[in-house]
Amino acid sequence: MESRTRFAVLGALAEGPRSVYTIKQDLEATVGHFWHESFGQLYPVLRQLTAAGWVVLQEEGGPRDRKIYALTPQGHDALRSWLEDPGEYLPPPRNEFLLKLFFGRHVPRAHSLARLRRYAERLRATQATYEAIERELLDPAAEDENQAFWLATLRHGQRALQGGLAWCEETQGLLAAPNEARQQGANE
Amino acid sequence: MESRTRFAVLGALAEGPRSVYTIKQDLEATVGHFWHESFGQLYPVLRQLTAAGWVVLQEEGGPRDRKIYALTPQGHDALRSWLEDPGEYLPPPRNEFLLKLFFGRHVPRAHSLARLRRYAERLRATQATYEAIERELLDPAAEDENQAFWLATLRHGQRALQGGLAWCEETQGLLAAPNEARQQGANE
DNA sequence: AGCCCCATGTAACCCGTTACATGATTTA
DNA sequence: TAAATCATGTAACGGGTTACATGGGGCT
Repeated sequence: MESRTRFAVLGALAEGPRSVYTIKQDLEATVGHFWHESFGQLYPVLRQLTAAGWVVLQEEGGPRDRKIYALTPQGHDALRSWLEDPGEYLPPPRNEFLLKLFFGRHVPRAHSLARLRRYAERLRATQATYEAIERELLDPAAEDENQAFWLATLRHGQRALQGGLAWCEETQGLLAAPNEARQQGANE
Repeated sequence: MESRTRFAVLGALAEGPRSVYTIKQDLEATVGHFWHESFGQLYPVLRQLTAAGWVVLQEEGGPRDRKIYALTPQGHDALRSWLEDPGEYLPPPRNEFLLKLFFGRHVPRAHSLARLRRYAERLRATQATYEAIERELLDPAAEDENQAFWLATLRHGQRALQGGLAWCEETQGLLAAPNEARQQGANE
C-alpha cells in the first residue's frame, strides 16, 4: 500500500548524509518506538531513491567500504510534500494482546490476569527507556530545531504508557473480582 | 509470521456456528477496533481450518446458499491453547502520524498543528462510538460470561483515547508556543 | 588468532489487501 | 424493476520479514 519507507529514509537523511547502516541505527534510536525498517527493505529502497534522484551516492569505499548517501533538493521537496499531505495511512488494526483478552472466557481467569501482569511489566520497562530519552532530549545543551517535535512524539508514548498502566490496574480489579467460580470448560 | 487469523475465526465460532460472512460481521462489530480480517483472508482460512479438523461445515445451501461452520472439540482445544500461550506477537510498529510529526521541522508549524487537530477530531469521533458500545455492554439484560472481558478491551480503548486527547492538548501548546519564526526552508 | 561489530546486499517466502467475478434475495 | 445487501469465492500484487551470503576492520 504505497510504502512509506522512503519517507522515513528521507527524514533520516535530512539530518545529514549517512550510510544505510547508519540510517537504520538512527531510525532505531529516534523513531524506533513507533517506526521500524529492516535492511531487506532499506537497501532496495535506497537504490530506488537514487534512481528517482531524491538521493545521491555521495561517497563510496571509505575505510569500511561504506556508501554515504545524501539528500538532493528534489528529495527534500519530496519529504516536504509528504509532510504537507494531510492524510496518513492507518493500518488495519491487529492487536493480539487485546484479542486474547477478549476471548478470555474460554480459559481460566488466572491466564488473563497473568497476561495482564506481563503487559504491565512491559509497559513499566518501556517507561524506563522513555525517561532516559526524556533526560537526553531535555538536556539544554542538546536544544535544536527538532526538540519540540521529538518531545511531542515522546510525550505521546508517555501518555499511552500512563493510560495503559491505569488501565491495567482497573482491569485487574475487573477480572479478579467476581465469578471465578462461573468458569466453564475442562481445565481445573 | 504465523498468522493469527485462524484464532480470530475460532474465537468468533466459539459463540456459535456461523457463515464466513457472519464471522466477518461479528468480528467487525466486536473486536473491530483492534482486529481486522478481510474476506480474501477468511475464505481460504476456513478451508484450512476444515482440513485441520478444527471446524466442520455444518450446513450448506440454505435460503441464501450460505455455508455454516461450527467449531469442533479440537478447534476449541486449539483456541484454548492459543489463549493459554503467554506470548503475543507484537508487529513492528509503524505509525505514520507520529512519523510525520517527528519530522515536523521541515515544514511550517501550521501543518503539524493542523495534523494534530485532525487527529484529535478522529479521537473524539471514536469516543462517541465507544460510548455507544459501553451502553450496550452495560445493559443489565445483556450480561453474560463475556461481559468482563469485552468491557476490559473497551476500557483499553477508552483509556487510550483519553490519553490521546490529553496529549493533543499538551502538544498543541508545545508546538504553538515558541519559535514559529525560526523556520527554515523555501515555503512561506 | 579469533571474535565481534560494521557493512552491503539478495532471495524466498508469506501474509494480507484489493480488485474482480458471480449470483441470489430482499427492499424501495 | 432497480438497487442494496447477502453471500462465496479467486487471482494478482506488493510490502515486509527472515534467512542467508559475504567480507573488511577493530579489539583482545
